[in-house]
Amino acid sequence: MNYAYDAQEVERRWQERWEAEHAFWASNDDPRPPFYVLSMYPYPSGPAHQGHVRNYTFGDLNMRWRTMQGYSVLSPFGFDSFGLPAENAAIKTGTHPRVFTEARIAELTSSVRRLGAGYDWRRVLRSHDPIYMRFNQVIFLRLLEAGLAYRKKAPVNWCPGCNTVLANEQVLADGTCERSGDVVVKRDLEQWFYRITSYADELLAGLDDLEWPERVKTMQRNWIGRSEGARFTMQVAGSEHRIEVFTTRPDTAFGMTFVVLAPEHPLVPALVTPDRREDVEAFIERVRQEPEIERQSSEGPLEKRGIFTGAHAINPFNAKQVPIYLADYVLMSYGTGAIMAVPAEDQRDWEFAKTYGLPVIRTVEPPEGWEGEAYTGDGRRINSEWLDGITSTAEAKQKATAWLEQNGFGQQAVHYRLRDWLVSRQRYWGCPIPVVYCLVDGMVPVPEEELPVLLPDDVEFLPTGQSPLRYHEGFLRAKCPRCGGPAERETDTMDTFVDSSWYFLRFCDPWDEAVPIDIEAARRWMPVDQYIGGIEHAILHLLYARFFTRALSDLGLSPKEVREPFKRLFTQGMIRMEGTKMSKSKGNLVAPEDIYDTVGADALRVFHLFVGPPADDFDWTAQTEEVIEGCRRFLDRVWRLADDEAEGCPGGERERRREDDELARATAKVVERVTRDFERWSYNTAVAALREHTNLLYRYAQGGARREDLAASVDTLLKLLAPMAPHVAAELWERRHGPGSRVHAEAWPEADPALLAEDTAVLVVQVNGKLRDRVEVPSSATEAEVIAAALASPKVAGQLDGRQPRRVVARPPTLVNIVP
RNA sequence: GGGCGCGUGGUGGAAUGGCAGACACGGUGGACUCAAAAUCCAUUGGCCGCGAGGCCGUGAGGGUUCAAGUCCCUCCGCGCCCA
Repeated sequence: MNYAYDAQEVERRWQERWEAEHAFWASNDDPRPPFYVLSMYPYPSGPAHQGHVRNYTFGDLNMRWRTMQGYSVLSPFGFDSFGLPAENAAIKTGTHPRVFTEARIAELTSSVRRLGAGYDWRRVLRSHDPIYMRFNQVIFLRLLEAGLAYRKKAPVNWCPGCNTVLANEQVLADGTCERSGDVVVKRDLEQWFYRITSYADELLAGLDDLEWPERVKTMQRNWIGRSEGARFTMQVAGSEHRIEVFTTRPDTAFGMTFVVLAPEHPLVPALVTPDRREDVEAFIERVRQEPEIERQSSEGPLEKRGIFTGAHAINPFNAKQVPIYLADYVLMSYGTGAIMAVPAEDQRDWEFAKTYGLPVIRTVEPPEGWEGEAYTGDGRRINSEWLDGITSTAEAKQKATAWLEQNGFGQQAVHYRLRDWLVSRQRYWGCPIPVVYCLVDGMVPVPEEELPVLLPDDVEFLPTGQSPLRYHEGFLRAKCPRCGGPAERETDTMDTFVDSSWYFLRFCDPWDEAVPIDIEAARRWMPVDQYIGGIEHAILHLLYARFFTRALSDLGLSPKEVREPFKRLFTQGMIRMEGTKMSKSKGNLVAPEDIYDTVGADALRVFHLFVGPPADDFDWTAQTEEVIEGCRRFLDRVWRLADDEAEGCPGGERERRREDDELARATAKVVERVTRDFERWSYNTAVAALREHTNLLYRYAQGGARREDLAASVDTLLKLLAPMAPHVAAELWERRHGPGSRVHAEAWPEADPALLAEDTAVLVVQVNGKLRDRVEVPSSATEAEVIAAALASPKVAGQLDGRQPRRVVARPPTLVNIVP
């Protein structure tokens, strides 16, 4: 290929220049208004992949565009550098995770730099840096003090492949580990938790004010899963025991025909009758073996999923006795581990009742002709004594709850699906949890002045299923900070989602050695004005980061008024290849490096911007390479236009004429289009507008435009291009305006409204909704004038064929529709 | 099973309820060239027509409207999230 410019030379030169000029250093006391743009910091897995390129292209566009708009922009970069792959590599190859990780960071840094994305590299941050670990541990201690971190024995998801505990979210729907694909099993372990549930209500309410995609907000709302209902107790017949249940439908309690407990419910051994004991125990044993995913699944024969205990409970509403069953799909970790079953108004209870021959009592009258099974809609109450006749579910609920309260059986209650965040990981390559266990004093936090608790380097990585920290005497043996006696150090490390929950706060002043977050700096930059990342983080990372932001604010570690981390969020689409996600593990990468070496980084950037709506997934196919070539061709055309054609413009120096205004109008229009498209994240149409304008400028250049006018329009084109293809724009600008001139230091162009207003408009004339003619009319044409113009069209006359219009709809000055 | 989203030329895609297919990729024809590459010009939804032009067309069917890719209902297909 013959290209118009040497991309490798130009790009390298400008990258060096920006570096030398500190072009992207953000000062914490810059007088311009602040703007914080951030791409989600990456896990360093080696050179960048196309997903990174897409992400950083969007981020860099925003950074450069906002800078040209007059903001002081903070655009930092960091690495989510703790995590499993490094440790797995260590087990495999013997390379220390730090050495392995830092090599990957170097590779990723290099390919990010070659993209030409501008960052304040002074602020670079890595989760495994001792200072970051220290503050992670400080935050842990403060959370512990505040009761927001705690320890409890809990059944956890254990992945035999990864030899570690997984968060619920890391377990896929089929019960396998999202990373290794192994089947996840249950184990009971003492685990550290962060009390995110304390913030459930706030996290839910806070969503309303965020400029986030509705889809992500909906996912978070569902994840938090707030439901309102009532909690009440039921006496076990012939015993002192009471069962507590939570229900969202206390109004249907008269229809309760049985009760279901989780098999691991603590009361089960006490209430099961002797004749049922053997069967029940066998059932419980069987359920214990089942993975939780299967228990929650709606599949499988119901006959095998439940069992009668022989005991009965007394329904407080009508004092009737109902049988108590166990079922595998009722989980102890959910609500109270016990439910009242109302088959008439709950489909799952209906199916259970049918399978076990239990009665169904309707308490809500279904609509006439109802042929379904359970009916969950509104309707008149029946068979419900003092609720009979009420038609509103809300009213009935309220009345039933009030009755429970008055009679001392229970009260109104809110239940969340959200669980506390399990942060313990039985892994080496993570931030140690800074506590020790003393025989005398029990669990004792490591004093702040002794932090950080660092990871020992001289460890052996063996596929044992235990963290290497457990075998490291030097790490394990500690002195109790309270009594000075011997103590054992905690060997669990923190979930890496902890690291990513506050890094954006640290970026505001990463130099601060006294506190994790510099309050003044955070006050200046936070919240992040534009956060950009993948949809795969819609729930976990974004929810944890929101929780941390609130908790840190409440603890006084970050500004009081900073309650949300990310004001605006953009979730980019995934790059797929033949339908699957492009990733290293799938081996279907197209390395950016190879593209930098051929068409260059600018062409690749323009490609990512142009190829489709940024939010949509993109399927990388055999044709994609040609599209990238096309983007390079576009930059070549801009190059020739700006570098040669303007000089040899045939129109030359003649006097300005009326028709020269057209070029100015077209330029104003493209400024308006690109700016609007940037604002609405429509980069593909912004590129299209620039390509269209470039084609137009070629015609003007050949058609005798004045050199001065053409030059002004080319300058504007370069400014609009500067956030998209920064190297080419910078180079051409400097060639045109002399050494030291910088397109990125120019103000973002603004369209003169006077130029946007057209004198004439094209009137579309429809007959019966179909296009029949186009007529030029003055922009100021009135309704009567456009109708007259339309009726004057010979094509319309032909269509009407002598008929009188029955109706004429006019939208001056662009459209008239004539209905014959 | 529930929730959300999406179905537009050969391909990626464009279109505040008002000209469907902008901008590209690919194709076809041409100019330049000894030839090629690069570049430039023309053409490119389907059908009918020599042409002017006409008819059809945004997954399928129905509806609202002067006007529907866009709004509403049903169905089919695909994707994501939750079960």
